[in-house]
Amino acid sequence: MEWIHIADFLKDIEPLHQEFYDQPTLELAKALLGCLLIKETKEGIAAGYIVETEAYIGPGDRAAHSYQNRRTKRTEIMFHRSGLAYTYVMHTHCLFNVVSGGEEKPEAVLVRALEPAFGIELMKIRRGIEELTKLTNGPGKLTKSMGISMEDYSRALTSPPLYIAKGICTESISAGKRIGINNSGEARDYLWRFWVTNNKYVSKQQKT
DNA sequence: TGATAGATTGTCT
DNA sequence: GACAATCTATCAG
Repeated sequence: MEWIHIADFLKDIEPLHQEFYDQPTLELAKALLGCLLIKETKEGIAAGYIVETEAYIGPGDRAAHSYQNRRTKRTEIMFHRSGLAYTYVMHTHCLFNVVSGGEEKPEAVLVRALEPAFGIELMKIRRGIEELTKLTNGPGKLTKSMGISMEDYSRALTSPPLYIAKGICTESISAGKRIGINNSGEARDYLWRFWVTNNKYVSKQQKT
């Protein structure tokens, strides 16, 4: 049944090209809102519209893993070309980022929330819950729903099984302080978090 | 509905 | 051995 819908769904889907990822990180963070994030696995396809992102600009951003160009096994991928996937394990969860900035510029955009678009049944099974709004409204939740893991580390986002495609137009974008970073000095107050205004799938906090 | 504490695993000092 | 770009359960109101 659903495979018919899959063909129909993918008919007009084209992965975004390299040029898309070459724009400045803050621009990319906003441009990603409304885009479709798609993951193909043996179990099926899951997709969601990106509704919340955060920018991390390495060298001068104390909240970023790559602050002051700190280059380790974990942050290595941030020094590579833009358009790659940077997955990172936090406690028991996995977080998904898009590398940006280009070679030797350790910048990235964290995807914080999605609006479920396709493969919703699969997402519900993977999360073990029914409520749509709780399926992907958080960085750790969306990776579980989509089936994204450390196996996707360093994967290019320009082709299957994991890629991003042009989605819908977003009417309004809001900006605010990033979440979950504490003693980061000045960086704590940067308005580097972006979300689709009034979208109910955005992770908690904030209204306007 | 809102705030708080605990879980739990990889990475770095 | 300490800490982290989080989630969830639980308790208070």
